[in-house]
Amino acid sequence: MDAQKSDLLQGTLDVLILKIVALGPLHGYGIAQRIRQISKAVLQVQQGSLYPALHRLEKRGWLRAEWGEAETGREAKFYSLTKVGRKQLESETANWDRLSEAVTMILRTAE
Amino acid sequence: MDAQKSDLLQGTLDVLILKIVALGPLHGYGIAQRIRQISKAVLQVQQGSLYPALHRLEKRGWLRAEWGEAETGREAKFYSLTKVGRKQLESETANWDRLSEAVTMILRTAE
DNA sequence: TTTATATGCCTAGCTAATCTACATATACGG
DNA sequence: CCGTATATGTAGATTAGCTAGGCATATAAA
Repeated sequence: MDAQKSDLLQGTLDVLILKIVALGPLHGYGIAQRIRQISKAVLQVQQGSLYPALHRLEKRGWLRAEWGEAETGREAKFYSLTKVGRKQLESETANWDRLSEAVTMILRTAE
Repeated sequence: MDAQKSDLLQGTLDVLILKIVALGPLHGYGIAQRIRQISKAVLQVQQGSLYPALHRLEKRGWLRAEWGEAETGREAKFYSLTKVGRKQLESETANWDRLSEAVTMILRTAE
């Protein structure tokens, strides 16, 4: 009802996750934390968005998952980037650059 | 099935339309053309996205519509920005800047 | 001791945006 | 006369992300 109050730019979650995982294998909870930290709390991934996204990316073969032990000593599922995932990250990053530049160009247009 | 092949950055259509209309009243077809032109064909609005969006924005009070005559001599519905619409454009533009910078920051992060 | 907070995983169900694909109509150039 | 560009629209499907829940453990605070 609330006319969309997104904590993300729609459509960018996948590329964000791929990028964070490319920096080193990490578990879901940690991925969300990193996105929040690096973006200085501008971008916030809800858990109801995060986990389905991770499963989606794994199913598409871009991420690989395996259980391991988190820094805290607790069990956690660690995700790492596959070779195909790295390709995908590159292509999605290029696409982001292209599209975001275009949007910015329009928004900066003076009449 | 085709894993989303968007011609837009999801969620940016509204602000794009508001911006184009802010440059001067224009009809739907023309709005789509301008977006395509300014972005050098990077951004392309499908008609099935365009018209529902226009009706949405009008219903929310950000656009005002009135029938008039296009340059071609044909009847067309011209949209112009309301006062509230201008506010909305400002706020959505600021939001875009904030979010897109955050996304770019993450994608540029070196490990 | 009980309780709150942080960590960690997950699903169900909803909404909203966008897409594809259609339908309609006029003007113009060949 | 026919194809293309202009111009408006809807129906139906898909999909992403959200809210709101559930489960479990560890630790800090009360």
